[in-house]
Amino acid sequence: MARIRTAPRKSPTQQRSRATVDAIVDATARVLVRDGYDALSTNRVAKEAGVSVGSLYQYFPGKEALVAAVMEQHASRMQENIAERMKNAPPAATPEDVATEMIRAMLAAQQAEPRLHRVLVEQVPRIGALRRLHELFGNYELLVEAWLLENSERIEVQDARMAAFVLVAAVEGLVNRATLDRPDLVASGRLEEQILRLVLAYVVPSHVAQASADGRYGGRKRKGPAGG
Amino acid sequence: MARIRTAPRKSPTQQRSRATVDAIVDATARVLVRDGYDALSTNRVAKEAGVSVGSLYQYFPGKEALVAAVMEQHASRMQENIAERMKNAPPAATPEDVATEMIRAMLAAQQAEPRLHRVLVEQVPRIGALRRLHELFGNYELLVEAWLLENSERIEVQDARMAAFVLVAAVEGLVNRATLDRPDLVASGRLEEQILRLVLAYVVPSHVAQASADGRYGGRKRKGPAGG
Amino acid sequence: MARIRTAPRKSPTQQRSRATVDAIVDATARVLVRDGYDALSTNRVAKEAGVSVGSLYQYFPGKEALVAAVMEQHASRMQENIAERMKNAPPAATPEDVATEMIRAMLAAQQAEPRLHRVLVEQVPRIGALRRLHELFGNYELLVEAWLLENSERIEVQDARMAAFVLVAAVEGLVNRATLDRPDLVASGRLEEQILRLVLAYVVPSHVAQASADGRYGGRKRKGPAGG
Amino acid sequence: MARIRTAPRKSPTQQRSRATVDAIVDATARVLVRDGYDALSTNRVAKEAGVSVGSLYQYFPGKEALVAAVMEQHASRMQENIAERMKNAPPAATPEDVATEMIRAMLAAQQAEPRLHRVLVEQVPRIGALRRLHELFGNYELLVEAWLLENSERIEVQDARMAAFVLVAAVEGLVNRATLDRPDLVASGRLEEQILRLVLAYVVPSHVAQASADGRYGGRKRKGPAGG
DNA sequence: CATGAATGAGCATTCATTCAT
DNA sequence: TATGAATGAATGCTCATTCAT
Repeated sequence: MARIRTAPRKSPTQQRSRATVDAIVDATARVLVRDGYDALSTNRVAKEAGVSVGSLYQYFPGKEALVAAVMEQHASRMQENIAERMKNAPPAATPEDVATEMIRAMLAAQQAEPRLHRVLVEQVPRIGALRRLHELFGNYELLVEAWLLENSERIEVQDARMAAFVLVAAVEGLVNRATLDRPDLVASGRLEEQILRLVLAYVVPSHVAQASADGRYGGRKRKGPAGG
Repeated sequence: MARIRTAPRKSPTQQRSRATVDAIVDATARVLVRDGYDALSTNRVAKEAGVSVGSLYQYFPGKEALVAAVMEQHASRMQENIAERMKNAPPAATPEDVATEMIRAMLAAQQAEPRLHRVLVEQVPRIGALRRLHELFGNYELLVEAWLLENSERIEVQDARMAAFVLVAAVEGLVNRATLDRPDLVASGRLEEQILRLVLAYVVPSHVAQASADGRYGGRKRKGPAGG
Repeated sequence: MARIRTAPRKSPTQQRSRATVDAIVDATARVLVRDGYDALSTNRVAKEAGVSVGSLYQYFPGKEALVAAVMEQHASRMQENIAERMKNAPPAATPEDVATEMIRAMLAAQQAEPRLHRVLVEQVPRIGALRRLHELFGNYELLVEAWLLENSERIEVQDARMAAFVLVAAVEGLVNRATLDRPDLVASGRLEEQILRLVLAYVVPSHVAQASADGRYGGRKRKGPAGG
Repeated sequence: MARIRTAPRKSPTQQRSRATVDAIVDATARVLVRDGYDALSTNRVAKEAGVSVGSLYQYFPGKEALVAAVMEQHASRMQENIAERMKNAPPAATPEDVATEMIRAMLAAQQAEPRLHRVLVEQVPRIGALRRLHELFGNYELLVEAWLLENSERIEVQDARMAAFVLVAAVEGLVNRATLDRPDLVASGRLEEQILRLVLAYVVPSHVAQASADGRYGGRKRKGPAGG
């Protein structure tokens, strides 16, 4: 597993070059979705982009770099989506509201370009390109940690940093698996519900205990009061 | 992305060929760990195994079949480990004990050959080869579902099947991420602790609410009752 | 085009060996018809014959030898057919009858195993194996020459040997082409008619002139005598 | 025996690539003559042409396509030769003259590159590649048919189309055999004489009857009229 | 800067052939 | 003799990459 260059060769300064690079990245995404990672080749991408191979190599050192660029673009857009969403969200009264909003944003971001997202998650881990996505989730960890600290009075965890890691990792895995194997759960909104339960139960079990007893989060209705 | 044959070509009957096949599978695992999935080629594996390409093709129709065989072996060993472990475990008094044991088994299984496991999970494209691993996780889901149903009195979930999916997926993701990025958590046992909290909080929030108040599962010690 | 060994390695003396060899030759013919010359391989023939490759190599040095053996067998059978036919034929009164009988025998021989014959003629010329078939036609030349000499009084050719060559070569080419491209002509019997015309016109044009005028051999009926 | 692509991949536009393609086709012909069809491989041709395999594959999808290109070139040249010859021929007074000219053209065309011609006819399997040659002979059949119809008054055949097939097939076989086994006949001109006799006797037996009696076409001189 | 022809290392795969059992 | 596992040279073919135009 030799280290692979994924950085672009040079940044296009002129406008024409910018257009070329965009065409190449878009073409890469298209080929990725249509033919998969294995069938992707520099020549094919060049043809798809309507550009000569030589031009492609002027900006990208190889196949990996192409995919990395797509990944970068995709991650950026997801990030933008999320930021946008959280900015526009109504002021959250409770921690539960905040969590809900974050989870929704995360799911929505993945649904934006689902086919591309799926290919990237499924086929691209082989090269280091997922790092970018992990960074994104790293950002998440910071957000979550902040959220935990802000609500520290009600939160029943000791190590906020670790808790953030646990939550983000678990949710990331869950979302990816669901995207691949249980799209029905995603579509129906039940996944969102369950993630919320998972997260809140982890950070404020007593709250969920109550809520679950009330029938929220898909918990069973019970007679007596929970806990004890 | 055409369908790919992953089934072995013929089963070796003689002793000599049995050895050949073993050598090939072992070499495949080695190459996979050392060079990664993309760099794996039939010729390279044959050379690594000290066997001619022809012999390799006598038993495996191609690269995918090689990886599938490794996957099969790895999954079988994991399964054996888990079965062994659960057989030898002391009789579990509480559901908590059962969960603890299952999580420990899962972690232990993944730690057995962590580098190979990582490659298999990270790099093997979602072809038929991964099916075996999915089966394994599918088995897990069934185990978990059974556990949930057995303890249905104390369990506060409605849809056991979905809950099992959620739990296995979340834990899988968490374990994988931790294996890669936070081996310290794995080694220190804190990961196990947190997984337990995550799982139990999800299925019996009321219990965790209490336990967390008591300082177990890394929850903060508090005076009064939680929630509000 | 290196010289290729086509001779069998050793003659089977024992009965068991004889059976093995037969099985191999028959399997070769079958594979030849079913899969064609290019797809024929020693391993495949061995499997088809229910014999191990090793055994095959005990009797045949390679692919070419297999095909040569099939060719030999096929040619022998054709020869036998022809001999049989001519022996049983009613005593021929006229040269025309003899020619007719020879041509019929030749055509009949080719129709015996048409699919094998076709493969041999179409695909096998590449190796020297057609030599055997040419020998067969060489025999024909001798037969034809003899026939010409026997009927020298009525025959209007000077060089019987050359005439025999011309006739056999022309008829061979015609029959082969017709077998491949115009099987309808073969089936309808018109080919036979035309070959007869071609042959007789060449050797006794005056006879055919008359016959043609009478409407035989597919000639046009005319009033007055032809030519001038 | 699956369908095989024999069409070239792309037409070279630049001058450089035109040269490459030419080099490849010429090398193919050379290898064909030197080593035979079975020993011809893309790599060998590339080496012979002093070109990389990659370049070869840029223009030809495989072995068959290479041979098809050679075949095409050869057939074209033959056709040109024939056309040229017939254009320059003195106006033919009699059908006999026309036939003579056609046979001479055919013989001459085959003698142009006899070794290549032999390989093509003998060894190239009856794939699409031979189609081109069939076309050529098909053209011949049309020419002959036209000739027969033009001279229908003197011609003693009913079905001109079938007669054309018979003649071309017979003459083709005869010429091929003679080229291989009796070059002396070709060189001395006796073959031409005999083909003429064969053809004319078939189509106008009465004429040949007379001519043969006069000693033309290698017929024996006789006193009285032949036949009876 | 753009082009695309040319390169050739490298991979998948087959198959004639040998030889220990 | 028979077996069939093992061999490895040879083939078809792709594709990342370069470079003259």
